[in-house]
Amino acid sequence: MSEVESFFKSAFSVDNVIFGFDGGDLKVLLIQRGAAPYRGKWALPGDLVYPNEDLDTAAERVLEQLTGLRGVYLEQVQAFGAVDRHPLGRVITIAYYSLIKIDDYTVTPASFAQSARWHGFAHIGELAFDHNEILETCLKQLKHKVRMAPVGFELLPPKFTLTELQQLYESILETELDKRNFRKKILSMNLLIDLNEVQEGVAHRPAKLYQFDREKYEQFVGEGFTFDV
Amino acid sequence: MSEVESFFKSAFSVDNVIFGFDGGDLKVLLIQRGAAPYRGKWALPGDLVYPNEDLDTAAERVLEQLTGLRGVYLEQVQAFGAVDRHPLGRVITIAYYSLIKIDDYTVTPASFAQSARWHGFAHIGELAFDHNEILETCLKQLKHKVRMAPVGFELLPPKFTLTELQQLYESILETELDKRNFRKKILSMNLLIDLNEVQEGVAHRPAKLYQFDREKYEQFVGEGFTFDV
DNA sequence: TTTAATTGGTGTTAGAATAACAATAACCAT
DNA sequence: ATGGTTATTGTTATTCTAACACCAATTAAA
Repeated sequence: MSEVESFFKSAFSVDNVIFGFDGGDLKVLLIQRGAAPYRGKWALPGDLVYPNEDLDTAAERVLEQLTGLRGVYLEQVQAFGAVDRHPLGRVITIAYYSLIKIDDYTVTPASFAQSARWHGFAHIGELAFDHNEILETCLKQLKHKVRMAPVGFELLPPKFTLTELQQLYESILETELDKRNFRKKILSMNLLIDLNEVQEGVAHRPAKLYQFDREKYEQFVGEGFTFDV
Repeated sequence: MSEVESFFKSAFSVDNVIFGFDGGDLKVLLIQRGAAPYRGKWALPGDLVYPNEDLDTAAERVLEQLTGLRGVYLEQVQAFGAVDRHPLGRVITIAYYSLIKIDDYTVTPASFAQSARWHGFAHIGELAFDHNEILETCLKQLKHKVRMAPVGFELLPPKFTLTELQQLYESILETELDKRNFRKKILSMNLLIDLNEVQEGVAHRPAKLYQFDREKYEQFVGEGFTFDV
């Protein structure tokens, strides 16, 4: 084998950390591997990148095959390329994370076959490959990102209450926030549309429903505004 | 060719954005390509990753071959993997940036052969491949990083003045900073060692020299401190 | 040796942002 | 009607930020 050929004895994959929020905790969608290596182990959904496929496209494909969803928030994190990270050869992987509204997730043939399941972060054991490390890195990135840009809304249903929003932030940042200060800060950004609707069917005072105003956010960014929680 | 084989008709490279600071402006070390494709064009230093080489190791190797330097600050940014980014085949690249003390750079055989040169950001034309995009992304990342962690010191000589430090920040962040406020903030962090030395050979009042206290920084981080300019 | 030129070094204050804190309102279930 | 539960709202002390100007130390030139 020539030296040049040896460079081409390698492949690359994408792995996608799919986050969801069930109202209480941040969750990640994992699959149980049906084939070697690491058969039976939980792992991040991922796949080899097709020769004529952009990296981003491959990540979108993995996401869509598993969840049926398109056009959701997706961000590349970084590459993981230790020589021995894949037992069958030299495979580096590009890690992505995506944020989906957990109620939009429906079981697709692919996710059924791979027995996909949402996992809370408290109960994640040893994953296949270097996926624990990848997951950690992506979670760290999400924690960072959620403070710098209004990506948290990607995890909430279109209509949400301020308490739900706060719980989301508390769950991601693993911290407690002061209710009054949180509301003051969020509302002062003028990025929420008050829908003049309230919750129904709750056994207590119903909360007002809000919607994220994406248009206004784009406009504000154009004017130099920076989101900051 | 089987489908599996086609996945292995690809390669990956690293490209390294090497930053330096000459006291006035932020600079980047580029090479002039001696071979096709893009022969004669300026490009980021990079290379294919060896089959038995970690990505980080490859990035360190590229840096060392060009500059002779080891153990300098190096950080992965992200992968670039558009299908058509390399005219000769499917090659994705992992972008890194590194921060070196510009005076430590000496011309190595590799850098001589590739006519490496420092470039200011005002005068960078069209680079080879997608290197303009990579450079932009890395610069953006550096701007972000420099505010969150004391990486700026990696670009300064071991002994520096507060004015030099301020000019570094102004150059990277492309903004002007108030002298008194900047000094107050930096000094209040207690991360600078006052060397009780002053500049020599300057035609004006000589400035005091300081050194970054890395040990104390590590200690503070352990106690929950976060650097923030 | 005086003077000019140049950069280094320092403190105050008004305004803004943050953090800490508790009482009343609205709804359902009993 | 009462109790249980969550929603909603404002004030204040403290901290951080931003704006701003003069004297000091040195070399170069007159």
